[in-house]
Amino acid sequence: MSHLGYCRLMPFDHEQVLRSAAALLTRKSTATMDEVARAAGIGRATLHRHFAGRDALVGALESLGIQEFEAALDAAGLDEGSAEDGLRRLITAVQPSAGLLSFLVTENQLFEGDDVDEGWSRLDARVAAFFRRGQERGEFRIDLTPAWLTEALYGLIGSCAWSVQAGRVAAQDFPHMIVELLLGGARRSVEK
Amino acid sequence: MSHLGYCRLMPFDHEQVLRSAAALLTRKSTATMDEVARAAGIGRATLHRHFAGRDALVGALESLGIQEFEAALDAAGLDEGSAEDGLRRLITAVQPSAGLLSFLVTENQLFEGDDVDEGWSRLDARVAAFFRRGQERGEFRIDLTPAWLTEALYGLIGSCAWSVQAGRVAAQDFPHMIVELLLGGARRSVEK
DNA sequence: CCCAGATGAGACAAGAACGTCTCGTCGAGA
DNA sequence: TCTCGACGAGACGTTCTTGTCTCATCTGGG
Repeated sequence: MSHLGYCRLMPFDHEQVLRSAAALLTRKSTATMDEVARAAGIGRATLHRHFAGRDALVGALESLGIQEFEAALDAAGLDEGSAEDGLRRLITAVQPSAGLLSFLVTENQLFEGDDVDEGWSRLDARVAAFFRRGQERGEFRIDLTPAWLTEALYGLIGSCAWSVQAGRVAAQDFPHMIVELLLGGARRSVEK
Repeated sequence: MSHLGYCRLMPFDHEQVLRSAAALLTRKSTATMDEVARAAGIGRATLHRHFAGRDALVGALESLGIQEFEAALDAAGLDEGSAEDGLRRLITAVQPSAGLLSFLVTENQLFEGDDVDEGWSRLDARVAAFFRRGQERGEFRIDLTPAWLTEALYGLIGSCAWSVQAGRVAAQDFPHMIVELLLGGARRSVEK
């Protein structure tokens, strides 16, 4: 081949491996490199050929999660229309990545990353800014800080992803459950 | 000494060790037995004398968490007064255990316990039943299932505990942030 | 048909953590 | 004062994981 280092069919799907790794690590954060490899249907040696060690693997997962979350933020068009609709679009867009994100969120709670932190803080800022704009526009209450709403969003995404995986919530209800709880709360429309 | 196996001053505070272990494992779930011992201010040998291995340690944490959560459920008096007040009392009562509980919740997502599962499913049932009663009394909306509200509660407790620890939320606001978000949601009182 | 590149399987050593053990020390009670 | 019990420190062997290596196999391209 002349250009593009690799152009074979697909003996190794870089992203597919990361997908299955995320799916496994979400459930078992202490999974072995061998388990990750088996879950991806490849050999442990091959896994090491593409990711130099466990750190590199979680680093790649980190990058993938950041990229996907950022793409979801872009695709949601948070500034178009009402904040409520924007949030709804965001959650719908983020649903495919929910498992990966919940893994990364719990992982980062300790992992004092270096440049990774930079990526997350930027995304955190975008989400917090969205909630702040919603407050300024009078759509969101002001007694709940943007930072807390951001963390709560992450927590609910993780909880709902887990509930879906456990069969306690239907996958199609994912956006509804999160948006309705996060925006409307559990209290029944207190008359009016 | 005549009765009560041990009645020394307190060269070893069983519960205090579990406390510090929970605090450490909440932040670093892969912490070493040695790290756990050091964090508790005891030697690794002593730790092994009281907890036969890591499994026994997390088992004890599991029991402690179940016990504390159950005590919080009892103390909250969920059936007295409005469901909203009951939830408020529950969250206030559970705040001291929030760190431990969030650790156990994420831990149990894989740990297919044996008798441990029994304890958690019983507590889950109590919480879900509380939300169901709230629905039947017309206080909670019915489009959010009790199972989801239960999981969401756990998620918000974990998120808020983490936010407090990270300094993004004041500890005194813990109950308010959770209750207001869980019950009222972020949407501003949609006029009336 | 032959060759290059990538894979899977397995062997190998290094390191980490675990669980157990012994030993010296210290404090409380007899 | 003496003794018993528990602790801290540390050594030791075992197990598990990791990272690297080699080798046989397979596939696609020349």
